[in-house]
Amino acid sequence: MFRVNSPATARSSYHHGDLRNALARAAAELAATGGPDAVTIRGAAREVGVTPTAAYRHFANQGDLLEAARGLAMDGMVAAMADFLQRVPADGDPVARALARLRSTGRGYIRFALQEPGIFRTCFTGRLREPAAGAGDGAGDRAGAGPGMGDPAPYLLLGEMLDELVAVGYLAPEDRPGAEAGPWAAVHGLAMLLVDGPLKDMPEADREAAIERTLDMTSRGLATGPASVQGRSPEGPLGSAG
Amino acid sequence: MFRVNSPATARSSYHHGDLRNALARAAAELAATGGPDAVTIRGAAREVGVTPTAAYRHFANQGDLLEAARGLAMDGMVAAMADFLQRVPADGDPVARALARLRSTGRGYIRFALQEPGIFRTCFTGRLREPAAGAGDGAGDRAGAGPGMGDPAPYLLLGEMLDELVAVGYLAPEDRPGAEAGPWAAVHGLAMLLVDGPLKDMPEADREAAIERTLDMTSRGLATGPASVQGRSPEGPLGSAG
DNA sequence: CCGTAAACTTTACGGGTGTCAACTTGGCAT
DNA sequence: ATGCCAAGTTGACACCCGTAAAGTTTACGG
Repeated sequence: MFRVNSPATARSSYHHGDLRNALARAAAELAATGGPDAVTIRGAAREVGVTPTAAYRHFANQGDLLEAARGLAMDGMVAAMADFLQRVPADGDPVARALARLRSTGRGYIRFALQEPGIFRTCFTGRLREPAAGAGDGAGDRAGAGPGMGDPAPYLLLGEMLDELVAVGYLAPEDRPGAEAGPWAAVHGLAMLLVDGPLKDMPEADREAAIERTLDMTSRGLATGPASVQGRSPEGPLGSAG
Repeated sequence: MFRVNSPATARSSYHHGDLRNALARAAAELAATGGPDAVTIRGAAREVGVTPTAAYRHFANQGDLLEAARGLAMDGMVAAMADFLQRVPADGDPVARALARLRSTGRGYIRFALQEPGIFRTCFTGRLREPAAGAGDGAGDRAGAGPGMGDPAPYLLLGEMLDELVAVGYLAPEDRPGAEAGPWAAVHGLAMLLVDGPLKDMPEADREAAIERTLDMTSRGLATGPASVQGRSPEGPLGSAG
């Protein structure tokens, strides 16, 4: 993953023809390897096999390149999460199913963070320099920087899950607004602690337990509707599939 | 806070007398301003008013200096949290009190993160280089790097709160082991999202709501004991004091 | 066929970093 | 008083970065 097939390096003609995308992909690869700090103009140009200054035909500055990399990173993350989500079986009690989908979304989030820590950090750790001050100046065309950057897409996915929980009566409608914060925080925090933080070297068994435990807490803590009978079994672990 | 009184700069004699600590404090200040990436040998030396190479009399390498800064950062964080925790009134229902203390711990955590983002990130975002390979070589004495680094102290504080929740019957004893993960993740995640992530520019009102919401979820999600009657009011907001 | 303009290169400036080797300073014990 | 040695210094090497100015290549439209 994030080893783009078109090698990004090597080029036949003097005019590359697709330098912007090539650089953006290279930047994403750098991010995958070394996190956002590894995304540099020189580095990306080096990987593509082009001169550093060539990048300035397509990006206003390093921050602009980083933004492009972040876009690709975000795309990759939502793809991975969506793929993971699709494995939840569609049968059984609607409440259980909605809960399972919520949990699976969270699992996908954390799982992606562990598999692609650099990408994950690039997505969510944003000390972004200001965007070149005079944007739209002529240099640095910023068309198609990748969808879903303004509102991080995982957030939207979470929103859908919560809507489902309202639909099946697990979450009271009046509790729906602003309900994203808690689950997102829990899942994001665990991912951070495991990827970059004090829990980095946690043994795998403990790690899986911590994940399930956190998801348990989230499901239970969310319950406010009539369908949220206490003691409802937290549904099968789905085998931490994927 | 983290503006150490002894200015760290300026020095009378050729021999500084306390260079190690001075450098460590300077490093912590750099971390407060610019996060862990801002902790550099040259930077710290510059602030103390000393030559970069002088630092090598006291630190094996940059990673070693960072570790020292992290120690101080952690100390500052636990101090702030402890101070914040002390404001919880000691009266009323034991369960409510234990819950209030748990929430206040979480609030302190997030509040500190927002007030000292650089320090916070330095505490918990650890891409630490390996510690100089040949440790204990003679150069770089590492005595008194500050307590509570191995096991991050906020984690221990959280543990105490959970113990209290068991004591008052809100949390079942058999659920106590491993119960730290969820609450820590939730609080840590929200802090990260607010400090460094997509929620950075959230208006204050929404931010406070998100915090309370997340703490609600945590308390509710934790409840497994007989004393955890549903619908127990989440106790007064404590005025988000401090 | 050819000129224009976009895409890319060369060259270079100015700044940052970690870290090593060798020298100097000066406090402190003899 | 003196000399040792730890604690500082100077100076330098080797790398990294962003990016600006000016020159070269090449695609493409007239």
